[in-house]
Amino acid sequence: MSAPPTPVTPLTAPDNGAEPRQRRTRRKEARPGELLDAALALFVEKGFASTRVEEVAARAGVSKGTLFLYFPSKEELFKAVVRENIAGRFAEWNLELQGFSGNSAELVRYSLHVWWERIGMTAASGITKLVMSEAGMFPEIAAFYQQEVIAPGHDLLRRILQRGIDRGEFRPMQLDYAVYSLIAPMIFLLMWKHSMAPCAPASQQIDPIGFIDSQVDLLLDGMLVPGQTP
Amino acid sequence: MSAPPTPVTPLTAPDNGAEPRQRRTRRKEARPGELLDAALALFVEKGFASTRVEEVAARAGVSKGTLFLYFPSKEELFKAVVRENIAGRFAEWNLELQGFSGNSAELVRYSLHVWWERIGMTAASGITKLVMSEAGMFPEIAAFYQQEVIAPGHDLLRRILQRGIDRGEFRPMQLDYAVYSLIAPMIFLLMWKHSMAPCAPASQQIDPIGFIDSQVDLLLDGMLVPGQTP
Amino acid sequence: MSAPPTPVTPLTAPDNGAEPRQRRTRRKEARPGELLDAALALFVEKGFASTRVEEVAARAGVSKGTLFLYFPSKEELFKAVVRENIAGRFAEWNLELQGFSGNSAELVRYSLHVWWERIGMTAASGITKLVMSEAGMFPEIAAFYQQEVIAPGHDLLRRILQRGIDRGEFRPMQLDYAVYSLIAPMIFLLMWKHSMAPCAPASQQIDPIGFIDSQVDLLLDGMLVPGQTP
Amino acid sequence: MSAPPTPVTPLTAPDNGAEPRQRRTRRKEARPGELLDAALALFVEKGFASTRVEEVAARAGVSKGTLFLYFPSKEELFKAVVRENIAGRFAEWNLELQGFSGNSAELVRYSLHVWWERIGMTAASGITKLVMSEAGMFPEIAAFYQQEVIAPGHDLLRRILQRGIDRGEFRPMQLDYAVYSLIAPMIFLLMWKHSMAPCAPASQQIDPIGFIDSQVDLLLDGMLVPGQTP
DNA sequence: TATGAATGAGCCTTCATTCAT
DNA sequence: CATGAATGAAGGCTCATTCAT
Repeated sequence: MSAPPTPVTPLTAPDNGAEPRQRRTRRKEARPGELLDAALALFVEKGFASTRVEEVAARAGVSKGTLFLYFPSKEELFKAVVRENIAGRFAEWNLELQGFSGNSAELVRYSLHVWWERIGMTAASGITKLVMSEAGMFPEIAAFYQQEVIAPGHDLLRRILQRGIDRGEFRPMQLDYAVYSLIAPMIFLLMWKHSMAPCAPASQQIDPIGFIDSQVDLLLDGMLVPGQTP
Repeated sequence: MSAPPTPVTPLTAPDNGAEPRQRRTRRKEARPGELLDAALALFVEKGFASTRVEEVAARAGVSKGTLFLYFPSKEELFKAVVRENIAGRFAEWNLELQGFSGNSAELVRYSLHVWWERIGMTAASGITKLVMSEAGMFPEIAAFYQQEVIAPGHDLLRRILQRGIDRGEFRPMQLDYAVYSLIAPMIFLLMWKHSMAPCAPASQQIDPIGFIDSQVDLLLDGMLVPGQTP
Repeated sequence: MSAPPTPVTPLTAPDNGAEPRQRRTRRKEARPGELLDAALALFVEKGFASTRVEEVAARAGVSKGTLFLYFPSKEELFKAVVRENIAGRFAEWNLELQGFSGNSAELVRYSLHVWWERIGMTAASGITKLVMSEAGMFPEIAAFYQQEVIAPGHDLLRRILQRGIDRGEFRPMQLDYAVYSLIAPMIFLLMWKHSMAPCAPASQQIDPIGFIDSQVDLLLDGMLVPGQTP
Repeated sequence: MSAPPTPVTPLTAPDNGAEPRQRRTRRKEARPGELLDAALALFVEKGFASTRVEEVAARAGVSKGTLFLYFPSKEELFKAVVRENIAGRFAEWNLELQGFSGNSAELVRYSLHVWWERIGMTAASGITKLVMSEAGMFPEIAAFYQQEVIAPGHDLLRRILQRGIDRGEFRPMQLDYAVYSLIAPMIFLLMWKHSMAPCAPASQQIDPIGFIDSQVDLLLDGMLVPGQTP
């Protein structure tokens, strides 16, 4: 089960008591990252248009002008946020999952768990919400995301399902649709987390792991009583 | 349940004394609806903040000032758009589905098909995308939507699944999660349609009915080869 | 001597007690002109860059936003100011001067007097100062001005001198240079008026008509004592 | 008369204890001059307001901060540019022209030629264009320039014309106006060079020496056919 | 002395909202 | 009712100026 790697993007800068020495120099290198983190959080929360650059700067602890030292415009800041968060992690995951020795049902479940831990739970999840919400205003960004994130993710899942079929564990199936059946709940969780969850009463909160497991169970075994014909 | 009337509209009795001005009269009554349609389309496409009221007015064929005759502010326009599009259709659907005579597997499939035909493929689908995208800026609206749309929909689906269990067709299951397994692909389709789809290459378009059927098949029957133990 | 035409551009809007009725409508048509006048005055006085659009608007008696109803940007306002003040008056002057019946010496003097009365004395004189001062920032504007104003003026003066030569009144001369000898004092007067004059002590003010006459006298008669050989 | 020293420059005694750092030392002393040159060029080209201090610094090969080591503000830089370029050369020219042994017609021509060579064709010409363009924003500077440059120049020319009258070479004339008749073409040439010339087609360029000679010829000899009465 | 990161006041421009016609 | 001219608060962005290194 490979040691759970540290969350890749420590989006909330730890601010862990590093003595406030050499203010200028030390910060210099951290600035762009801090600004991108702040921007991601605010863009996700309020959308691109209603986020003021001054807010982003304030949250990153700098003045408005400083932001423009690092990003030539609000729009470029947005693009940088997306670019920065496009994890090229699929290659790594590919390897990790290729080395997986369990059966394919376990692999499917594991994959979704891993996704949740490394993306869904973290601030990185916001980027997808952001891109989907703003796709209308930034079509190139959406296309870029589709190409760099969605497509590779799709391929990764497809390979996993194919493995199950090849090993005689899964029935033959329409792979494309089946892949979307795995993607859909993740997208749903993520949109939910960033939109309805904060507004929903406690009774209607969703436990992500519980839902993922339930979803996997259902997809693997089905709902029907065995022997029933649909 | 039924859509609360747009409050601002002074629904004056038809000015039917003046026959030749019928055109104007008819338009007068249609105005709010035309404005709401225009607003929905634009809000979905560009988001609340970056849609200008002037555009909405122009698309509805009236002047900017006229819009404010019907809606006291842009924010109220937004709320009216959401309210107007909150299909109070669940009561009706409840009846329709209660009268369903087929087996529960068919009922599940039928429900999702109906949803797609009446919501997903229509302009109404935009409303959910809109609410999810703007939830950060309009938490009350999101909560309202959650209460008026999501919860009733959830209940409806839950009742359908319960029917299957009651009739011995479905295994016992964690109903809440299972309901979300039905909702998730619909939300996914809808977000996809309004964000990535316009930017994705033809090869990656999703056929909604195909996907829904595939999803239903998988949920009902499972992926595993019968006899396999996960 | 043709009746002295009214100054062509009444740059200081008369504001002559027209009763303040129909504020909106009446002003609507006057607005662009009032804004252009205000802009001309301020641009001349302070330069393009250090004139704030808000000042222009205030001087024209409207709010900042209103200015942008008529001109899409400060730069377009500038261009409009130049365009508006490019009197296509040379054709008219051509006719007027063609009908001139006196001798060519009188014609030269008359021409410069006319120029002073219709351009030099009026706010229109500012436009040349403006264009020359801002030529570095607006090369296209300068080129445009050169083409539409300087060149036609040059031609007009050249024709006047040619007339003198043709009638045996003037010696043959290098026409181009001679024309510039007539243009130079006008440009000088105009730059002086808009730059040094307001700062110079009374003792160093220049009387334009006196200077023009003196200049014409000198150019026509020469400075040398008759019979002297230089 | 002599240029007031740039006040800010801390003209420290040459650091000649450290030979190997001669380079830096030499530059250090050259700094203010380089900055003033850069500033002159840019102010002339783009005007005071739209020249950025960073550009000036960059053109002088130093950082923005360094500029403020030598000049406390952009405005002081501007004043220093003017002060630095106020040729205190009139005393010297006075002597030179006082010793002139030719006739007064030659002296007039020679004076204008000298002015062109030492001012008109050099970068120093820009200063007058600059002062005239920015007079509206810097009236004290304009007054200062008027006092320190224009007036002495005026006096010098007046003395030259007086010499001609005294020696019986020139007719009596209105000296003030006549002086302006000599100044005007120079100002014209200078404004032309810095504004229209870069934008005018080759066919409309002015040859300065040709124009000066022509102007002098015309002024001296007059335009009229001898014997004609205007 | 020199640097360049940081600041924040200031300006152009947009756009929801008002209101006279 | 409808219009569209007018408003002014707000926000993106610039740039002179400061200051720690």
